[in-house]
Amino acid sequence: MLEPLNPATVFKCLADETRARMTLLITAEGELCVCELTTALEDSQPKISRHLAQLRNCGLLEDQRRGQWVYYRLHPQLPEWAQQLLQVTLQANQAWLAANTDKLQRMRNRPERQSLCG
Amino acid sequence: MLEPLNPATVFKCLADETRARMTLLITAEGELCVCELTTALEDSQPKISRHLAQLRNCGLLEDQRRGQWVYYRLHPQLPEWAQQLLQVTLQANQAWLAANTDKLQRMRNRPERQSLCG
DNA sequence: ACAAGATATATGGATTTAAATATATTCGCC
DNA sequence: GGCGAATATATTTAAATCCATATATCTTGT
Repeated sequence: MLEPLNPATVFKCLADETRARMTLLITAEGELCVCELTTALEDSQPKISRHLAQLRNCGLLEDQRRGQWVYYRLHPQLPEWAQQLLQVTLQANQAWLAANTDKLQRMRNRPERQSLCG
Repeated sequence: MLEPLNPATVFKCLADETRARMTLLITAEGELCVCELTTALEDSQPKISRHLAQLRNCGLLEDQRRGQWVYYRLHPQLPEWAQQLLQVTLQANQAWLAANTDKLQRMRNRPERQSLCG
């Protein structure tokens, strides 16, 4: 986390369509791995990975490797207001995300995972 | 309003320190004129004006000339979620804005105005 | 009423700086 | 070796900034 997490920093992190979609998808789903995001956004792996690195460096996301896959979720220390901001934006913009959610649902060979209830 | 007001567009508008501070100050104060923003942010008039034009073109702000002054406020048709987003951000980041609020309060020859109660 | 000057705001054009993208390559785990 | 993910480098594209200038309104003097 290079800069402190002030409003301008947070907005900058989200000020790109790829990053905005990924972050909202992750907010909706709890966590997603790189290959899932690549599918959901129909974008190249290096591009997705680069934007994820940016979100991680800002402190918005945290990553966790499990076997061959790397999973991303909202950073547990993300300030309350930033979480609310994402929730509010997500709830009001499901239609905007619909195409991505669909592709995610239809994705085949999606890595399995335990539910996050623990 | 060039593009529709989707999340990425809104975040892009706010993804600059000058624009983020101005928009939050306006959210807090109801409306502010260019000279007040210039004072509060201690920035050059052309720079402030440029960023205001951007916020106006995105549909975040509306302007209104009253005599020699041009006042900016949140656009009345700003979607509910965007208003909430600004409120949440403002409430949690008063400290970040404190220097600007102070300069605004200490500003001399500040244009008078009727209260917005009507 | 009209010209001249002052104040407030907007814009044009040139320049600098930063961000996004593509391709190729590398790293890490099975 | 094969798959998923990250990074390096070069290139393109876009955004921010600066300085000068233009427009609009108000004021003052005649």
